[in-house]
Amino acid sequence: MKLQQLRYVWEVSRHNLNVSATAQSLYTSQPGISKQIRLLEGELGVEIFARSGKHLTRVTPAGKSVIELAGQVLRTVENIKQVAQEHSDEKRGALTIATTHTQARYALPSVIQAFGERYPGIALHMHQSDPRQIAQLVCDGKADFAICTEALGLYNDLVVLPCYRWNRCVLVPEGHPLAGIGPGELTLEQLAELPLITYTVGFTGRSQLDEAFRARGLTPNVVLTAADADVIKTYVRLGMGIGIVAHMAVEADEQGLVAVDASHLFEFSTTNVGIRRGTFLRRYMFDFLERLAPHLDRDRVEAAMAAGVNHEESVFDGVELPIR
Amino acid sequence: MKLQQLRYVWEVSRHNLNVSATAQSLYTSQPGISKQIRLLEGELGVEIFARSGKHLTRVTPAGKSVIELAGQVLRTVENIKQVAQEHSDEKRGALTIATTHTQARYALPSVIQAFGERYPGIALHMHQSDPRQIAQLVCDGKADFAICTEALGLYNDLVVLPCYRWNRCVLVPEGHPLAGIGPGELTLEQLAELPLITYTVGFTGRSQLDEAFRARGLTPNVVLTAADADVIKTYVRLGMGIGIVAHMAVEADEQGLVAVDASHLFEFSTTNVGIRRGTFLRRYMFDFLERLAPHLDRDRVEAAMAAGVNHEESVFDGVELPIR
DNA sequence: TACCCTTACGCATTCCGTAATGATT
DNA sequence: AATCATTACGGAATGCGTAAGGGTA
Repeated sequence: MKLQQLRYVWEVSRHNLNVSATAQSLYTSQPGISKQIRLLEGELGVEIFARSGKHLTRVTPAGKSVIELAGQVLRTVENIKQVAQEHSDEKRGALTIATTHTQARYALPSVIQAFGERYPGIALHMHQSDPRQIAQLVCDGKADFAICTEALGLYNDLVVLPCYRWNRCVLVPEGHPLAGIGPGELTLEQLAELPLITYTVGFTGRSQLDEAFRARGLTPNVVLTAADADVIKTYVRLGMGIGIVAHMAVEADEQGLVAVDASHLFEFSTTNVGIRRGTFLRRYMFDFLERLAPHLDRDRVEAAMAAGVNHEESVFDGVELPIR
Repeated sequence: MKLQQLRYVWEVSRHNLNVSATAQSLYTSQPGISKQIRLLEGELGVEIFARSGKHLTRVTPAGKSVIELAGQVLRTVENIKQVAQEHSDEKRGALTIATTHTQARYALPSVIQAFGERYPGIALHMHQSDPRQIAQLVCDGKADFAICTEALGLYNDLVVLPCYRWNRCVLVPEGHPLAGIGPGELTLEQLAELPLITYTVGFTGRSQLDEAFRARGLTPNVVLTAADADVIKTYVRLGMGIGIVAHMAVEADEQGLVAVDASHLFEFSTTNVGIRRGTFLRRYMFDFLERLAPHLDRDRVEAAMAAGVNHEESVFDGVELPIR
């Protein structure tokens, strides 16, 4: 048994059993993969993939277990490399963050800037996508941290750590009747009367927003949705409706817009960071997390990583999350 | 990185950093191991072993982590082989049991006989040793099950499942004053007056035996200890003292000996089976466990294996253990 | 001196890529 | 007809064993 054979089996299963595509993605030849897989099957005495003629059609029951364990091996091998680099080259390394527009644009810049100054030798990569793909990237080991508000809890392979809580602002054009409303006077009923522009379903706490209206028996009139606040602001400026965006998405000087706090109308949302279970974290990764949210110190993160599935909440019992 | 390199590193660390001895035990050449380890160190960019001149002196901090993860990889690879064999060759396989004399001689024969008839293609191996070595054999993957009464709880790598409870008999020569004593009339005070022959410290519930005397402020007069009941019986027959042995060690016709129940004098002891965490169990292994103790059915065993360290007790909460 | 790890070197094996073949949709 | 996996084959690289070298206890 060779590590490569396990890698091939794992990758083929992740490429819909298409050996050719797998070969391309690994920059190697297709016969090479084919042969190694057959050798492994021979050694194990079991077919991992069922074939009809010369096509791989499905994974055998034995194959399912083998592939899963192969994945375990490959992840542990990754950890070995990380551990080694941690001890050899404290200064060098990479940090890959998968996150949504909202976090990347408003929450992370200060963290990342400070991190970059402290760790000039660490290459920073950022993938911007929707919450599900973000989670998948981390599950696949293609990113270290998933930072977003939705969907992370659906992935059992991820340890989910709460970062900070936040709520929403209503954005109206200057001169709009709501522009001068007193703090706390805004109501959901008023909002339900107006054309709304807010986040697309599945993004940035949209579920909590819908829930607030539903709980009051109201149906909001959402005329336009976008995945990010910049787009929302643009259409609010065009007068197409009023915006509901995350507090952190409102900057000091929003030309032509007035922000009205709406924290009293909606439940707070929590932005989380997702980390794949069993991943070895380098020192600078712990440091990044602590810069992201001070309560995510090394001890707490290690405790949460060590705990079993869905036991990490207890680590943060009684912890006051920051509000952004 | 190659699996062999990880194997070499792991094995060398387990042979007190002696490459020559490792090479012998793996039936390969010493330069081969030496070279592969250096290649791995080169690839990882870290020394795994610290050297003084040309001797390996200790494991570096990085090496400690690497070796631990290498062990994880090797164990997972073992599991892959087991899984494959389970699917290819239901009928064939091996079962290695590490246990003490008491279990091997009195508790296991019926189980093993029935198992052997049911699974003629499974090769049965038995290692007989003391509890600590037994546990170590299972930790090292050299045996599948550790079956004994002591010491298993000290090994965090083992899942410990309770099998059955048992207590003790006093063995006296025929004609001895105690031979005709009524049931339940025997006292610890009486025993403390007599020369005793029982198990060696560390074997077969010896700790509970000592504890019973200690709790009553008594000091037993143990004149001879042995690791197994057959030896104890021999010396009781010679008149050197009276024996205290496990109930199950008393057979129907013990020539020249009379057994007196002593269950009311001592706490019950529990015999456990220890299994290395994360090990893939084949179907026949589950079957063996269930034959060993009916409450160890597949569901309970899997639940205990899946649970974290020291959480397996809860699986057996409320389960009535058999008494032997 | 005895033991032990490392380097050097030659041989056998393995691995991989190209080209050709055969099957499936 | 296009896509896809397998077989065949030659060259490069790797791994292993023997022999020699040098350091440590």
